[in-house]
Amino acid sequence: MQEDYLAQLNPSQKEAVLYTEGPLMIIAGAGSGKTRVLTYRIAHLVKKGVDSYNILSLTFTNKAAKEMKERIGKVIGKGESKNLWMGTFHSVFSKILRFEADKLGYPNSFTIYDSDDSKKVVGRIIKDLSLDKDVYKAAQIQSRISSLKNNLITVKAYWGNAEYQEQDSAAQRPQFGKIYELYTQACFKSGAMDFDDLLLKTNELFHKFPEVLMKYQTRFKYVLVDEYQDTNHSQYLIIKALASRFENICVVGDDAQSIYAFRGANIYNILNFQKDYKDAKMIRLEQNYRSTKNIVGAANSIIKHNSKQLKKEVWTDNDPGDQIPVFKTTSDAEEGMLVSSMIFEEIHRNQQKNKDFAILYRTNSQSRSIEEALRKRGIPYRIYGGLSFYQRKEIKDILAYMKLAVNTRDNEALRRVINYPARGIGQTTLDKLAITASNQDKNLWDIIEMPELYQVPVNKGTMTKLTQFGLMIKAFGEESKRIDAYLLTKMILERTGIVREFQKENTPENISRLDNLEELLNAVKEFSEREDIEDKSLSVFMEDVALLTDSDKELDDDDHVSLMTIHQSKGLEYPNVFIVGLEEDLFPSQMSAHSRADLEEERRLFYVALTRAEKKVVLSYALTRYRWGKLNDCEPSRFIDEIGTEFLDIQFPSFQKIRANNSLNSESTEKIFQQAGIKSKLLKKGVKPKPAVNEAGIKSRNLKKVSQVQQAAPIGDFLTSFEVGMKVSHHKFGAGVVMEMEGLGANAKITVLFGDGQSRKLFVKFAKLVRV
DNA sequence: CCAGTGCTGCTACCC
DNA sequence: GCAGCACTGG
Repeated sequence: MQEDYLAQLNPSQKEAVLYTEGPLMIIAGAGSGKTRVLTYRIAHLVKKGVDSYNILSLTFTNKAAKEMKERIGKVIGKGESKNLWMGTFHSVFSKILRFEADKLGYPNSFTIYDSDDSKKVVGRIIKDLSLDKDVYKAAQIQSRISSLKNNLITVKAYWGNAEYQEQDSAAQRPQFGKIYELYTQACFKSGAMDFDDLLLKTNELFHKFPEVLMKYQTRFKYVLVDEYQDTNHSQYLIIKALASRFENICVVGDDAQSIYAFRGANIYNILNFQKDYKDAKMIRLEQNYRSTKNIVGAANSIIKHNSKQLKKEVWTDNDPGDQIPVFKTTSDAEEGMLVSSMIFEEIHRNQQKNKDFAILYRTNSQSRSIEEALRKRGIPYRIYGGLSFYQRKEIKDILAYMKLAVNTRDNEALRRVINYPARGIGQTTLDKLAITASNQDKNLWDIIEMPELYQVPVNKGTMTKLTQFGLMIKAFGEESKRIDAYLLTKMILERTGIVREFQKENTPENISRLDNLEELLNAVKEFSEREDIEDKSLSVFMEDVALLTDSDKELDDDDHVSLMTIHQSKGLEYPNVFIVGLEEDLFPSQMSAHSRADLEEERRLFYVALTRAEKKVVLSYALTRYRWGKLNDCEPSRFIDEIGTEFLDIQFPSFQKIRANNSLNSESTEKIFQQAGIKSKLLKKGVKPKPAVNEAGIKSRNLKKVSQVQQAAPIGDFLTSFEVGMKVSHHKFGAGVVMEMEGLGANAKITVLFGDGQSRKLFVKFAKLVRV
């Protein structure tokens, strides 16, 4: 029990905790102790006598919700915090919708479509309408639909507004409205909601059923919203409706960290809060407890370039810290090597842990080159995001069976599995089913349930197959009422023949697929054994799965370097942060080139990246980079120029110069490396890096072991003479820095980055390198 | 009906 | 550099 929680707060933090009644906006600069304030604020409410049942707290990720709930539990006791409702918008309101679904004509076990599912539905509609799929791109159409929904522009509103229709005509897609309409119908018929529906339908529910709104207004006497700058219009309206009765609404955000405009976040929600609530109180948290003075200064100097922002001055009492080094490399591969070398050295020189490092990038595809380099050096890492577990084909297939078991209306799920594993129901039959269904205004399932009744024009053999498939699904549905999610999943795995499918051949792919299936089974088991939820039905499990993100995953305590996009890094912090790929058209992305607003969002993204760091930031860019399998030339990002020069190392030559002259002379290269600390300090401490390409090194990253291995190497092993990071000289290429080493003895090869910016792979025994 | 193959288009970020 | 798809031959 922490009775003295108020004593741990600075004056503004304390004010934010104590000001409990009426609208409040907390502008929380990066690293200003926002989570602590939110935690104590809720704890304080409960201590004051508010029933935790009356508090709703909306967070950005489920993980954040879970962690905060635990922290609150520690302050006020687990029992007291049990009834708190905390979660993301999507998870909170999908729970409410599941409860109220029938009012809107949906089944309570409605399916949630992820963006993949939505895209597939859109794609099929485009095909059904015989539209040119190169003109009507499913992904674009889907994102247009999404943005309309997020602004509460329903199909009806769309048809009622000439302006929207003109926009689409101008964009050469006059049939958009038709697609939108058919898409909406398809989802409804399938008893499915996409991500945007979870918010849109909540609005609809509150609007159409005032008594329902009243119920939740009365329940949620206190509403807290974290990351308010990233809420979209739809979310904004939900909050506004919920809070309108008591107006005990507290929003926390930082306009400087608004990075989700692309998915409809509306920065005006935060900028206009005081207009929405006339007597709103505003508190600024401006003291940063996370980063060094230099990092805070650099971040401030970046954000200064944006025009639209609330006034605030983030400052810190922390150490000045180091200036920020910027690295130029010749390629993305070399950038990876550089980063991994530096991490390797830092870990061994300063006794840091792998988990003290994060590597942040703009796009997921950048992870590959970094990943390779880390692997070569034996540094354990974990990539967050990218293709998530639940997006894998074999997992989605099983999930489709589960969806079908609880909601047979789901046409999308049915299409997915009707012939998987292959059971002789091919495209032709499916087409016939679809035509029959659409003629009779039925779902595919209705036809399959009684194919004879609907006279599907198929031969007898196919008819039998359909009937068998129907019986199987029906059995799943009936079992789902009787047995728990775990047993049902097991049953599905066995009866559909999916497991058998992968057991046929012992290929590595099949083995990994089986592993994944087992992992899924474990996840279901874990779910059905959880004590914190009452409803352990399959639909709830699938809802969890649909709304889960990679960041929500339970972290094993293992020690690894973290790789993720900057978006995913929001809310996290690390002692050392590498921001890679600082190149024009990548960061800022070329998509942002068109408008100032987009560019400002990219800049805020850079701000977010910088402020993740506690002690050290390293920036890097490459002169060439593979994109879509092709080599591209790159230019350094304008963002590097925008950082005040006093925060970058003074020895570093100005970037204008580098841009004018793409190849550095060897002297300045040396300076760059010097100021970033890639020196042979390792030698002084007697610590040597282990030879590269040591697969076992992934597990045995014990420092002592590594150096022992190193010392035990036979005399004459060329690798003992050089190490990564060491400065060397070559008779022809001049001065350089060792980037990588591989092979042993006579086959040992060494990769050196020379002063001319080129890196070369050389045989150690021929290169005659000299240490300098 | 199905499996294998070649082509295309894409890649920004996420609930 | 890959995934999703359309096409083709069995």
